[in-house]
Amino acid sequence: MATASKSTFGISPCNATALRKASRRLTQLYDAALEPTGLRSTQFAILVELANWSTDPPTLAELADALATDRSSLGHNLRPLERDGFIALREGAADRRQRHIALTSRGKTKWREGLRLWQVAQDRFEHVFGRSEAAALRAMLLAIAHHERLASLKD
Amino acid sequence: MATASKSTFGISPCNATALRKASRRLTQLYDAALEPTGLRSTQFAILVELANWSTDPPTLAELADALATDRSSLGHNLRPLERDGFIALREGAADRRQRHIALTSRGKTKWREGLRLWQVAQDRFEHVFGRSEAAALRAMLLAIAHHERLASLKD
DNA sequence: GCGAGATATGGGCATATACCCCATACTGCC
DNA sequence: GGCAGTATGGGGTATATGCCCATATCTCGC
Repeated sequence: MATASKSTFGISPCNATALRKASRRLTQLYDAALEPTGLRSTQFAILVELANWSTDPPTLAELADALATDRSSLGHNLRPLERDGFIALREGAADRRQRHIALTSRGKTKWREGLRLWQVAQDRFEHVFGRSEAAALRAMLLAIAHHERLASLKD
Repeated sequence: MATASKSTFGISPCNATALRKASRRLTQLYDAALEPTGLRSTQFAILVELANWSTDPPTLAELADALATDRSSLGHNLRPLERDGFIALREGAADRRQRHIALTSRGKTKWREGLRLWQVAQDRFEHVFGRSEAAALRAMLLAIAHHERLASLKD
């Protein structure tokens, strides 16, 4: 914010609004860093999750769970990645309803390319915000993301 | 998270990914609370900002700045609100390029209706996460949202 | 008052996000 | 083995988000 304002800055008590604002802003920073790869933050996050997956390629539901996103949303987000050959969807052997999502070698290359650029944005953020503060913030955010009682108003 | 997982939960060091995950999750909670109004979190946030605006109705650029969002995004987001008669866009008197965004009386009513429902989600979150912790988190998030050096990688 | 440059918004495009409903496929009970 | 219930993913729809470019308008120097 450069200019004084007539808005409710710093007054707005809504936690979701604050989260969304910060999310938009930081997404822009990381997107800008990743720009040379042609990937967006969301897409890179998917490649990272797949690259770090410790066992068999996950199903759509497993990956959606890990990314704290909706199955349908993930399904849509996978489309451009599949189109560009970074991932491949394979039918499940045991359960033919399932699709297992695997990184292709092209996808692995893209992931490594992204890592270096991602680090630039990460460094910038942690330089401005503080390294340990960032770690504390991440811990809070991930707790929110995976907290049962924040998933819905029921119970 | 109900089930044990093979994912990188809690390991992923990306600040943007953590923010985006938490943002998605909390947006779902607030969206669910606002569901009876037919408004989404984003839309309600716009009505709130307009209702709290202290002076003349803001221009598109001013409002986008306050919401830490892109002018184009805001422009698109205003469309459904205008269609449903909650806001009105008026041409600027001094500068005819500008559009001033004002709450209609219908919009004010909707805003009041939303406030009660919003409080339910807000209470749920602060009950789970802690009231003072939430305040501290909001302060951090708003600092991120409005920090100059997180807006881009330049300088 | 005119023209060069700056600024405000709109339109088009692509992705992101989530809801709904549906067809398919699995699972467990009997 | 068959049926009832459940889980998985796909398709459609609507909004959210941001980029780039076009158009209209303003400002300022002259």
